[in-house]
Amino acid sequence: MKPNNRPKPSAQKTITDVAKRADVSISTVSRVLNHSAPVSFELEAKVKTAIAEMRYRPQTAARTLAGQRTNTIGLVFAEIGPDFYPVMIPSIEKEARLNGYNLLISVGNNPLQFSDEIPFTLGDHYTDGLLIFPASLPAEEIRRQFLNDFPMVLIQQTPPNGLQIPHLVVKNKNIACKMVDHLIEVHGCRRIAFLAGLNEHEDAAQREMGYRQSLAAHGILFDPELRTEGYFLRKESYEAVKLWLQRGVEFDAIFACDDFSAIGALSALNQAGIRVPEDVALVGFDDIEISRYLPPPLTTVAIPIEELGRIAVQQLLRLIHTGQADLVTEVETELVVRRSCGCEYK
Amino acid sequence: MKPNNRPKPSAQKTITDVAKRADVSISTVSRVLNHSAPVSFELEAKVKTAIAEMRYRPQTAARTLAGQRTNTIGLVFAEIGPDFYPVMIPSIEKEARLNGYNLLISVGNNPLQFSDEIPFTLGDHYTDGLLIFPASLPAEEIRRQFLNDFPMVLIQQTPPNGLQIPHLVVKNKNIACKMVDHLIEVHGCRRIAFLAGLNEHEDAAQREMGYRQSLAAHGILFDPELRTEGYFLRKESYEAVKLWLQRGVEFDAIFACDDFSAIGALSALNQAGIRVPEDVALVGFDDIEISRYLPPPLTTVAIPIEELGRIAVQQLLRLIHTGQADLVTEVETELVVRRSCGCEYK
DNA sequence: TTGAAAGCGATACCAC
DNA sequence: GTGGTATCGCTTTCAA
Repeated sequence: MKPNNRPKPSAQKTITDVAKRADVSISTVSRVLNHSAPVSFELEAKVKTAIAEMRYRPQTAARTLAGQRTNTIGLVFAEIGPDFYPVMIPSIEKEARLNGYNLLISVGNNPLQFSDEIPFTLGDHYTDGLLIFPASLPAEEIRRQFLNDFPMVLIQQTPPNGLQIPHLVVKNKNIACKMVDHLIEVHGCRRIAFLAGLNEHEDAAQREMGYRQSLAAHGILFDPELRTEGYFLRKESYEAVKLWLQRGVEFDAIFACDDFSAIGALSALNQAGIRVPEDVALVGFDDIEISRYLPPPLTTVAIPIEELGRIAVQQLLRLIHTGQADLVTEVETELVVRRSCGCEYK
Repeated sequence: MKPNNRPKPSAQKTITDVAKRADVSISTVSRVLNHSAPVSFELEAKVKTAIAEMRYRPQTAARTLAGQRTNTIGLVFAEIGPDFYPVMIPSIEKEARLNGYNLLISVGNNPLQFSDEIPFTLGDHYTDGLLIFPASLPAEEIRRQFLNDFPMVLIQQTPPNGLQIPHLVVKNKNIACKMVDHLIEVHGCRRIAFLAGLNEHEDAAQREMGYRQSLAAHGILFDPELRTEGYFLRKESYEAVKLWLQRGVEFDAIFACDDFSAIGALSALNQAGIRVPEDVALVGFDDIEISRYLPPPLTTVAIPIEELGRIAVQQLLRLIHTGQADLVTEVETELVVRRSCGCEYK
């Protein structure tokens, strides 16, 4: 069965239709739509009735073109990345909506090829401003948007080439250091393996710095053999840990750059009959929802994800409306000690 | 530090600017942009140079208004839902891009209140068509779009009120039945608890039907005590299982309506010292990436997620271009037997 | 308080 | 092949 849904262009109701039906001018309709000027009670009622009866909805493209604004902000994220996006995105949407803005989301780094040669990235012209996630847009594109004076806020990354783009970063280094301190001081770990994250993510690099710093502070030499890439992925992390095990690499703890990597590691450990935390301590980063339900509950670092989203939106809207925003906002993180490091937990 | 990023409206380059710079008419520029008509090699080169030099990008709103199409399809999803979205969305984006379409994503069910009373849902007018996920849009809104002849494809749900809207569904019932069969026949389970999913999801209901059907086929009476809501959430599932345990409810297996619920259940079980699968068998549904790395690897049902996304896009584009699409597409599912049910696995 | 009319930036049809 | 121009639906002056 093949239903015919072909859109009939003529079927679309326009502001003119509403005006006709309400027997007023389109200006008046526009006014009640936008509250942009006072309208007599009587006419307003007529217009609203007409709108309701016709199920009229204003056409965004026309509003965008005529007005300056789209009342929409865009969000560009990458396929691979910290998996708290499912939590963060709704929080961003909520804050945007609270301010009368709509949210457009796009998987970046995959510019639609417009007309063969002209990269046609979403965001531009479609939105009043962009929230940009790590590894989602090439530096060149960010630069282009910046030169175009397009409002942007970068999340969990610093601007390329020192451009003056407002950005939010999470406190990674010190807390990572603190977590490794905990492993060393409380649990007596000495050979702590490190599952690094995706290179493009600054977060990953900073977490590694914290790791090395703690090692150094405790007089432990960094052993390259104990470092490998997990790429923020379960599978890679799983394989990496398996490889360590096969090669007989010895370690008494694993610091995974994010919780998902930790889960991959956990699986590999489990499969090899190595108990967590009895034989090997395991810690992650991000505190995604699932982490507390893992067997064992994962020791990790909590990021105030929803707050991060809220602040990002607020900064972006400030930027859009006033042209000003804080160049850098640092968001606090918190060590969440559960059972996977060897501590007691509930 | 407060950088000044205020957008200067005048800064935006338009097609007229390009035309001037290339010393041609805007018609010509439009032609090379869209390949809509032959342009001499010479002029084309000039235009392309101008575009590149000015970093010009066509303004979507204007194109949308002037042409009929937006070359964009929209995706509306809900906050809570099967957690393979992170996998599915990129696959949808890929297929869309392959066909020269952009993808807009929006968290639905949260209509922006436009002008106090007029719900202003994204999608409309912004896109050429919509992919709609379960529980993302109220039936009324779907109906409205349908009456408006707006192309839509529903994913994992049937249309409200029997409207003739093309939709994709996953084969749930038989496979769920088969999984319970497996539990009963292979592992000798008799008291199989059921963690139900979100009410709004048809998938959840069908999985439950399969569960009951298998029970009935094996002469096992359905015990209401063994059924509770997991809502597709870890926490709820975790609490639900804990409650069962506290109340001394006896069961030898748990069928969780999706993998995330299974993880919550696993955690509760683990915490109570109950081993999976030795003491209680556990199975899920969806086969999200993490499931194979769980301790123990989860027995579940695989959905061809990327294929689902691809097909959805193809159907929607067909609908947009020809006005025709298959009313219903059924996607195959597959039982993935791993270790959590009691089987050997790798 | 209301209506008329001038754009917004692009497409596409019409002549040349 | 190329350039003019009506047009898309709406917002926003500007007069009345």
